[in-house]
Amino acid sequence: MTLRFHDSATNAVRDFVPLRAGQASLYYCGATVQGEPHIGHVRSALAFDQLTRWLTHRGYEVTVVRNVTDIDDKILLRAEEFDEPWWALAYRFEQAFEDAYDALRILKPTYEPRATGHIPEMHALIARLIERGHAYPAPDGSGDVYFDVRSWSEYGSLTRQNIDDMQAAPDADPRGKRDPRDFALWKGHKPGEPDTASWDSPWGPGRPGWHLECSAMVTKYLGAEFDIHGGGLDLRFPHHENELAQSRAAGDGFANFWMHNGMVTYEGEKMSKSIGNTINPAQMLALARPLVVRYYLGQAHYRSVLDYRPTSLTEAAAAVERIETFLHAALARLAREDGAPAGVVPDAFAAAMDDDLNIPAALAVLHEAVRAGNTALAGNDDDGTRHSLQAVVGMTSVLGINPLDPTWRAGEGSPAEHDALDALITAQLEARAAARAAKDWAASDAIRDTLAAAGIEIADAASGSSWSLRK
RNA sequence: GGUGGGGUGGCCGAGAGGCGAGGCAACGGCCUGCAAAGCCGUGUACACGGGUUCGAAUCCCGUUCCCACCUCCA
Repeated sequence: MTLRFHDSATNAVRDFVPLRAGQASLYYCGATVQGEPHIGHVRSALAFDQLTRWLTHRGYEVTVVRNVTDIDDKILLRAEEFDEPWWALAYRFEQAFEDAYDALRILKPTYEPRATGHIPEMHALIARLIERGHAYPAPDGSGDVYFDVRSWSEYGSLTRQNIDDMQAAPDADPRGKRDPRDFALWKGHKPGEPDTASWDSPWGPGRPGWHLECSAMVTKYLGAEFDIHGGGLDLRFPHHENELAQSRAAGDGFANFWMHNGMVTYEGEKMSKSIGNTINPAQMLALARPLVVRYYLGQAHYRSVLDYRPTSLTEAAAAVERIETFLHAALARLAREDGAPAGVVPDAFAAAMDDDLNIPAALAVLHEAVRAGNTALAGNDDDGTRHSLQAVVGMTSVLGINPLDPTWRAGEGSPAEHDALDALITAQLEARAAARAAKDWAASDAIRDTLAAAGIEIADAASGSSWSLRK
């Protein structure tokens, strides 16, 4: 099957044909760094991380750009609340986002540009829009520059909406706008706003409006036309619609595909601070290992709503442990003949991934491989075990959830420590094996209990006993 | 009012005309000295009412409920 993705702009699943053979360019919206990351931000980044990994697996040279919007109304507002310079606040939260992404091993983008570093590019874009008759400086002397929605007949095409059918914003402030839907490209500096949040421009001092930074940065790094633009479903309108309008109106081809990930809900309801049903990455990471959190957030189809409930992480942990148990057992059995197991990606898994990243279907293939592997292990079928092992390693690696990957073992101590522990425990296991051979169950169970008290679990199999640290 | 997405077994979650995806939980069995792990088996799942069809969870019509966006939002 060919690689296909759902394109929000056409609301259809289309074959992915890159603009440049063998290369894929992806831009996805990162954070407006005005507060702590919440779980939805992380899910979004994870979805595009999975996309990146699959494109890479498929042989594409992928260039990924994710923006950091570090200047906007809310950042200034919150900086006042915290009595902190806005740039310090923005940077503080930017780091918090990085920490959350890193914890889940979301691959670093190729580049992560900040809005404040691209003011000249934004000015150039505004100038092009004014020149083409799609933007105008407000006549009220505010220093604002607006995009002229009515001048662009395609406006609304991304979300297939008609301007006249849209609900008028109740608090619309039409000051200087030709149409209430016109949005600010440039916001004139207002008295009371910090001087550090003001840049000179041909239209007077001020700061960029939301939306503009993405168009300016994506064009700079990926070109006037690029393959995929991603982001959360809630960004489709107005953010992406406005991005599309300003870029197309300026003459750029812009995105070939628009991909939007679904929201995360809490027991069926949108998470909101007023209801108090929020959970942030840090809280999740306190409840489960990073690998489990990644598995959980990445197990649903990226376009589906992901519903979190208190039992979710426990269930995900059970699934992950099932995979780990097989991996450890298979490795123990085959250790002598193989080095690091090579990964192989089964066709059924690839077909599921090719079909708009159908990860639930892909995970079904993964779990079937685990079951087949366990059966092979039980039947002392080394060829079958090896085959399943390679498949499980291959699939989990592509998904970024391979428990054997060194990245997930950061907290497990050094190899030297592991070897020391292994030697001690192996001695214990040998003593226990001797006790069991002598049918001295009391001695045998005492050893098991002592190890369990130390957080070491042992598993008996026909081929011998193995140990693992309790997760 | 407009634009979209949905209601699948105890829970999560794919599928989209014809063999009950997969995971979690439960129950029974096998294995095991016991336990854990594992394996096998067990569920008359598709919001409701009509219709089309040899056959519908999947298509059509109607009803109903939920969610998202249209204001800052991943």
